[in-house]
Amino acid sequence: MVMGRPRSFDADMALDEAMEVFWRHGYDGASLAMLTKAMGIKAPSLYAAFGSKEGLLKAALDRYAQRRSEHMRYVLAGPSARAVAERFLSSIAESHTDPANPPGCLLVQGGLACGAGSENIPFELASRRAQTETELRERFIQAKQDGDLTDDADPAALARFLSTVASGMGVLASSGANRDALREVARVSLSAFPGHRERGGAML
Amino acid sequence: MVMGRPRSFDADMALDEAMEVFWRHGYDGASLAMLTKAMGIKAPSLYAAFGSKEGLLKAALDRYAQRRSEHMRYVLAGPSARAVAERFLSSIAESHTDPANPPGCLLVQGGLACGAGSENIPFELASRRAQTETELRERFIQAKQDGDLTDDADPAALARFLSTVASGMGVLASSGANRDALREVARVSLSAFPGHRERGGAML
DNA sequence: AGACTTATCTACCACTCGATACAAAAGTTG
DNA sequence: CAACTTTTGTATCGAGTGGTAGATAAGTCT
Repeated sequence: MVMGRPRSFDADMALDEAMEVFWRHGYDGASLAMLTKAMGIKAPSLYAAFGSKEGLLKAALDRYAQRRSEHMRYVLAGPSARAVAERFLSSIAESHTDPANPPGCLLVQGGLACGAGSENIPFELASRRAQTETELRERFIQAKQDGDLTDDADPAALARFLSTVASGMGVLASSGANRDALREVARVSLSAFPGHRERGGAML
Repeated sequence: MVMGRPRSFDADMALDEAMEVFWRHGYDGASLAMLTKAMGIKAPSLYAAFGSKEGLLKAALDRYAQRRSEHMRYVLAGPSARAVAERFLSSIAESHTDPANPPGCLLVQGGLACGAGSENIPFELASRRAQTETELRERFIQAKQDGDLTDDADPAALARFLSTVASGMGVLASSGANRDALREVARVSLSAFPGHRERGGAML
């Protein structure tokens, strides 16, 4: 079998550049001109490798998920439900303000609402966000079986709460909020989580 | 002084239609064709009335803020800081899943990231989101002076937390989450707020 | 009525969008 | 080297983008 002309660019490196463009400008806001320039390739190479603009986004999302999976493994390996929540929000505060990336979260910045012809992009992103929530929920269900969470705790509600706060932190970070602001949100959020030490003082 | 031909459309009604388009498709995703069709006017009328696509968005945002201001007045009139927080998150859960509007929040859906030529849109939206946070913060500062919040409470942190949860709920709603899901997030979030009745059971 | 002012409509502008046809180039294999 | 396969660059496609020029219509004021 003959091999043909070899690809002259590294697909993963190109995906990293594409990811950044989608992250910073959203799906609709990321033009082919921006993408090809950032990736250092011409349009036909892009289409040969990824099929379409949407295919490129999906490939970038896969790579994004892959990058995050190790962090998420660490998060879920926390010794208790509360530790998992702490690790989760803390890692979100760091990653969403990592100067190596655009601020916020690709799964939020990428496009909550899109124009004609891109209607399925928001679904794609939502489904990937839901995956994190599912991982947290299953971890909390496990925690409940382990007796680590009380019987009246609601794993699904807690997971959804954390996932929602994470999305909110993405919005906050994209507005230019600094790392300390996100850490503070994480701290306050954690006091909604079972197992925290109640702060002193009578209130209300 | 002569008056000239009167406008044949109601600017506020047209703005409501434009608002919905921006809400559902975002700034970049909302094309002039969509907007003029929804508003029932032709492009020159739109430009005569609002100056540009960006001017139209700003007018729609003004109207959005105006609509919300009455709700916000009710929220801020809560008898205690905690009541304010309850009213705030509760009203967010309802409004973000109001079937009369697109799901989520215009200030989030409108565009966290935009393409070339729309770079200031995200700033515009962020500044309007920040306004709500400021209103909450000032209300909580007042609550602290009234002795309604303890000395160790941090009004800025609480306001930012609530604002962040609200943004997260916007993302959640835009993913298709129903009203009960948002109410649940509101309920969990409130347990992070000073003055709640701690749930029973030892944890961790 | 007639002058004046403003809005509306049709048609169109230059430009960008995502995507592709085609030929030249760069490899591998026999 | 020659046959073959795939990638690359140039040049371009039709459709859609935000925005506008110019003529006409619809009012108000004298």
